[in-house]
Amino acid sequence: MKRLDRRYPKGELRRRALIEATLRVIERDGVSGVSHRTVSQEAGLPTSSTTYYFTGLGDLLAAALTCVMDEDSERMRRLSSGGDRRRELAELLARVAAEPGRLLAEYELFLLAARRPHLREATDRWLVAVSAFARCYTDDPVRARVVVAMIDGFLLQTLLSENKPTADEVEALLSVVLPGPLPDR
Amino acid sequence: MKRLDRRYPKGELRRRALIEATLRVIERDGVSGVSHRTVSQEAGLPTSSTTYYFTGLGDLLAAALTCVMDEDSERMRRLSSGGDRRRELAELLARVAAEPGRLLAEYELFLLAARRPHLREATDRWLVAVSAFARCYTDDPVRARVVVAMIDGFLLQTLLSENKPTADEVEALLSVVLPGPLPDR
DNA sequence: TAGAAAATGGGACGAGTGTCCCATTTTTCC
DNA sequence: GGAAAAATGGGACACTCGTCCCATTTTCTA
Repeated sequence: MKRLDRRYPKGELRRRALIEATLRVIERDGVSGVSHRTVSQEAGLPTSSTTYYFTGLGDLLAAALTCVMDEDSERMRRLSSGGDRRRELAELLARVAAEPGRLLAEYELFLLAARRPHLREATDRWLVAVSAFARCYTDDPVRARVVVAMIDGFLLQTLLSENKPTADEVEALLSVVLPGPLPDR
Repeated sequence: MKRLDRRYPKGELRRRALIEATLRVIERDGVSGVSHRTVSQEAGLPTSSTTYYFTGLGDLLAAALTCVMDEDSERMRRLSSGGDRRRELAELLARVAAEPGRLLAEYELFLLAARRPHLREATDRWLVAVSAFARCYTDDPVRARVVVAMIDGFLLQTLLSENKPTADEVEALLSVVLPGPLPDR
C-alpha cells in the first residue's frame, strides 16, 4: 500500500476546510444532507475536491466525527487541570448546550458510529475522557458510568427543549451524581 | 380543509403496515434509507401507496416516531402499577438494549424531532413518562431530571458498545440515582 | 531550471430520488 | 343494484446523487 499522506501542506488546509464545511452542512441539513456537491459548495471548492481528499462520503463523515470527538475530548481533558472542576464542567456543558446546531451534528455523527463499528474508536475517546473526569470524584465504576450516561443524556435532551439550561442548573444536576471531589487527588 | 381520515378500516391496516415497514427500513439503513420505494417494497406494496396514505416522507417519519414513542411511553406507564418497579424498569431497559436495531431507529427519529419542533409532542410524551416514573422515587425535580437523562444516555451508550448489559447491571445503575421508593405512594 | 508529483476544475455516466398523475379495481353507502 | 368514494397499481417527470475520468495548472524536488 502506497503512502497517500505525502500531500503538500496547502492540500492539508483544503482537507480541513472540507471537514469544517461538512460539519456546517450537518448542522444545517443533517448527515443525510451531506453530499459531494453540498460540501464542496459550502467550502467554495469544486465538486471533485471531496473525491480527491476523501475516498468516499463515508471517509469524509468519519473524518468529521474523529475531528469533533477529539476536540470534545481535549476540552474535557483540559478541565482536569485544577480549580473547581465540577463548576467548570457545568459551564462547559452550558456553553455546549447553547450551540444546538453543532451539538445536534455531533449526535448525528454519534449515531453513525453505532452503525459503523470502526468509528467507535473516536466515540470511545469521548466516553473515556468523560469517564476519566468522573474518576476524580468517585472510585465506584458504577457511579462513574452513571455520570457519563447522565451527561450524554442531558445534552441529548437539551436538543429537544427550547429553553437552554444555565451553568447553575447544570451544576445542580452534576451535584446529584458527583457529591464532592475525592480527597487525595 | 376536507376530512382525510374517512378511510375504510382496511386502508388503516395498510397504513400501519407502512409504518412498520418504515421502522424496519430505519433499523436496516437509517432514516436516510427511507424513501417511498424502499418502504413500499419492504411492505410489499406499490410505490404510490406511501404517497396515498402519507402526504410526504416527513409525514411518514412523523407517524413512525409517534408510533414508537407512544409504545415506549405506554410500556413505561404500565410499569407504575405495582411491585418492585425499579427492578421491572431494569429488566425493561435490558430488554430494550438487547434489540440494538430498534433502539437505534428510535434514536434516529429522536434526533429528527430536534430539527422539527412539531415532532416534539411525541418525544415529550416519552420524557414525561420517564419523569413520572422517577417521581415515584423522589420529589426533587432536579433528581428526577437526572434520572431521565441517565436513562436516555445509558441506552444511547449501549448502541456504541458490543456487550449488552444485564438487568442486574442496569439495576445497579438505577440504584445510584433512585435509592428507594417514596414511602407514601 | 527541468521533470515528476500533487492539486485543481469541470464534465459525464447510470442509478435512485420525491412527487404528481391517471386508469382501474374495490369498497361502502343509499 | 347502482353511484360515489376509497383504494390500488403503475408510469412519467425533472432532479440529485456518488463516482469516475481527464485535461490543466500548481507545487515541490533533484
